[in-house]
Amino acid sequence: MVRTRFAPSPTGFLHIGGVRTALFNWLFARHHDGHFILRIDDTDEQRNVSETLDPILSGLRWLGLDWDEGPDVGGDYGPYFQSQRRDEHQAAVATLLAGGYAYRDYATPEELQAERQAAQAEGKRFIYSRRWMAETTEQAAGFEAEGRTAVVRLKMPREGVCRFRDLIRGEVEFEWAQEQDHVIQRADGSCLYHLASVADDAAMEISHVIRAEEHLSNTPRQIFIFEGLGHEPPEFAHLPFVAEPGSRNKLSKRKLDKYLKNPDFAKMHQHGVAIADAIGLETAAETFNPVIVDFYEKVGYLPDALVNYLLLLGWALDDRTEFFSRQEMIEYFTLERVNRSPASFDPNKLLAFQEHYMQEMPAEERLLLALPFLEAAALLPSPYVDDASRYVTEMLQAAGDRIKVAGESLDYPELFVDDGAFPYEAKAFDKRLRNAPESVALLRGFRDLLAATEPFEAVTLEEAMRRFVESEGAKIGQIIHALRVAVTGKSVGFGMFEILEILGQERSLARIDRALSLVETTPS
RNA sequence: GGCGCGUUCGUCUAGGGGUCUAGGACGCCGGCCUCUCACGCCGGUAACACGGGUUCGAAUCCCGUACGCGCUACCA
Repeated sequence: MVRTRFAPSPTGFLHIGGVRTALFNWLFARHHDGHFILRIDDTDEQRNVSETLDPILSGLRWLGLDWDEGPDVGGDYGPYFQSQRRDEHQAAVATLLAGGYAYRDYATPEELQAERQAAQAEGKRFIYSRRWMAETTEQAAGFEAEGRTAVVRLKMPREGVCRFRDLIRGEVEFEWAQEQDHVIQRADGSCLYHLASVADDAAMEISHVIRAEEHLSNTPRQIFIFEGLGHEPPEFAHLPFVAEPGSRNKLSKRKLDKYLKNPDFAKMHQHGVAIADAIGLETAAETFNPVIVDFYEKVGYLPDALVNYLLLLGWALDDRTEFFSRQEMIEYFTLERVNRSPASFDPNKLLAFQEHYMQEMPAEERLLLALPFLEAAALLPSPYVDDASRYVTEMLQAAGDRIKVAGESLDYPELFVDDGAFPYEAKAFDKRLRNAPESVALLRGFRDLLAATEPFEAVTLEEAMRRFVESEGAKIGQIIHALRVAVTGKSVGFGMFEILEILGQERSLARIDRALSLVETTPS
């Protein structure tokens, strides 16, 4: 049975590169009807684990990457928190020691440092002399009598090569002699990452280790540990990095400042900040950052868009297929088609997927996405609105494809506030009204026509205007822009007649009157 | 420094000796549509890192160079 795992450290956020790794693990497991396991690598005495774990769990859930074993759901191979597996790690160390795959080392840091420097001075690569290695209890007792304490090191082979087949990279070969005698247990008895990770992978019967490329060079020592534990190593697949926008550097959450110099990234961040500000969310780089998954949820991106985008970051089915349902990606995903070179994160392309999935979304679901934003921004309810859902539904319909991210529902506050409360764009007001007497005159005439138009619906309204314009011998452009500014305060927006219908007769007239009187009272 | 991995349009990629005058997508540019803005549609721009081989023939195989990244911790 295929068993894959995603093993994040509880850091308080889910990194976009981590999501891609999780996604590929999830897809591979689902494709093979196997299990996707979530293991929390909370080494050391980490505090507030639940606090730092929560964003990771909720992020994965939001994306729909469900796990078969792990926190909350349990499983037969638990516990799924590394911190609760210390005894197993200790047992693994004992096994390695007993099998001659590891030894106790009594060197002091200073002695080690001296050896290192000596090697360096000679221009040679440092390889520990094993001078303070203790393989028998007698030797150990002798060192301890000198007051020394031990760490446990791997007793790595010093000749031959470690060959393995990486499912993505093919045959890979490392000389054993290049490997250090890595420490696997500290002097205080705690275990290090490689030991814990391998011991857990072995105990959990992980069949395929799919992880980022940074671990490729670590694989020989891990294979060595697997062997020492008497466990067949799993298959390995090393994914290329998710790189910074426009570079080959690994994407990191700590470099937001740098990424903000990338115009596309900056635009995406800025856009998110505007939405967050409108609903009073914090926008500190630590928590609000396009490198962290929460960002997308908070701003109103669709999980399907993010997942589809991430799928194609390092994987492709063929030369043209771009959109995949979950079912399709599960069906078609194979490691053989994963790329070997880093893929840089492109905010624009993500947005393109977002647009696509947003367009596909049924109206009822769009409503459900928009409502929380409008509520959070206190745009709902307004005194004029007795049926908020219906009103927002009409608004969304009029918006069409203009709202690409759910948070952009907040871009049209003028439709939600009192008729006297929205501002006029100064430039637009001057151009279309204050300095356009012909337009104002037309608007006056049309206002009275509007007052008499029944029913007050987009189609009828458009007809009315066309007739009006014709009878006046004018062109539609001479009045419609003035009308838009008068009614919304803006020079751009939805179709004019849809806006009028949404607002209704009374409010439309009130707004026109407000604009007209403003022209009169404050002439240019 | 040593070892490993990588290098096709600005970006994501297709390509696994001839069908490649290198295909698709995003972006960008131009046009159409149009009450504005979006959407949509049409068209255009743009790449095999470099140098040697192998071969009748190389983006595809081999070697070297350059560049990038990773590992080389009592970090993960």
